[in-house]
Amino acid sequence: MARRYDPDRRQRIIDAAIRVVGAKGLAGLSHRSVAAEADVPLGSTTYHFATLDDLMVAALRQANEGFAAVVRDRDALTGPGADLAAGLAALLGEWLGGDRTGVELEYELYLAALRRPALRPVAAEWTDDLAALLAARTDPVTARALVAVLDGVCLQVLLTGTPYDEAYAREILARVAAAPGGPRPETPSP
Amino acid sequence: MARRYDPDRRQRIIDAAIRVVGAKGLAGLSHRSVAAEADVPLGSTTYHFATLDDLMVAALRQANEGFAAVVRDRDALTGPGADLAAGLAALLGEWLGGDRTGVELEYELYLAALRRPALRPVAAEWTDDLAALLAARTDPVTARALVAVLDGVCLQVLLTGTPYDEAYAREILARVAAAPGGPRPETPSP
DNA sequence: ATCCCATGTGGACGAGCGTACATAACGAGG
DNA sequence: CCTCGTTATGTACGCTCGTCCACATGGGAT
Repeated sequence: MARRYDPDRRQRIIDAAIRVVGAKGLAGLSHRSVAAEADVPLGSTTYHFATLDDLMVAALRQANEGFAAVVRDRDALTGPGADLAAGLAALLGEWLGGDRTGVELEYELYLAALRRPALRPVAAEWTDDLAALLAARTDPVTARALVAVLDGVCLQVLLTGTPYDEAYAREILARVAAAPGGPRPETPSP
Repeated sequence: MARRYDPDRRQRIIDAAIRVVGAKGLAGLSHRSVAAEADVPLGSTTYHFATLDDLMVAALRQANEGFAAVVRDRDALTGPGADLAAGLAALLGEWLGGDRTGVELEYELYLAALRRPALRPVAAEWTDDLAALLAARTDPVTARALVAVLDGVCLQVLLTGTPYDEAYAREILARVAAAPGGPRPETPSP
């Protein structure tokens, strides 16, 4: 019952929205710009997404999917005996290394949650999912802390234009990963 | 030669811009909205600030001043023998505790640097200044790391709507403040 | 075969925007 | 006192925006 004239019209609009944000920034996102990018009439975007917030929610959720998949596929992180701090620092380096359009895009949508309550649940999903992934390698508190540090380091690189220093990131992550009384001996195995 | 009709016209416009961003968000900032808030004609805002970026730079710089002053005045942080992690966590709690309009305002301007290169030097000033302040209590690397963690923790609270957990923040900050080989014994006392 | 309604379309409306520009007000230097 | 250039003002233009609505279309239910 879902498929009518254009079964993936909705999806095409989301993809177009992501491209628009990547190219022109969140400020350049409008029903019209998305409609033009997706090559659909204006009314089509307003039909599928009554408000721009709805569209942003869908776009942010899809963008999150992408990064989560990348993290999941890195068995350097999930594999046993892996150096978590080094793995995360390397991942961040890869992410920030090449074309930053994707990074800026995801962060712009993510940061938009500051003023748009509709995006906050999605932003929370993002941090929770990543923390859950990392919690498999440490305790939940440390996992959440690592996510916060990743955010902080990434933000400083993106906002100030400072080049990414992987050794520095690894150092901080290592400090956080180590519990105050020394390295945590056991992972909650069963 | 600087003072003509209205000596602090420029300042009034900046103040109005900050109020506008606080009330309506960065998206609501326009030459007209600022002119209305400052009770000056439209042409006056375009005269003093040719572009909105110019106005944002001035507003962000002024907003930064405010927080830097707060940090400077906390001798709980700068005083000798103070618990840096606890002090920072408490400061963050105060900042996030009451009316968040000011916090959201500063962060919104700060985060806008992601897509507006004109703001990046000002954002860099902000992190550098805070890091320099903290560097007086530890080494420069740790200071920068603490700033990153503050950013990360603050961001998660603001973006996800999670209530601020001071004990949690203190715990992470303490881990970062402690050098990996154990607590740093000496403060660089001249 | 027929009807119904979710889906899709296109245009029009009013509001708000940045910008530009001609003009006025005023302090300083002659 | 008079002139000159900086500072300040008001208005108008062209544009994009979100929203709304009347209408077309065709697949699923009957």
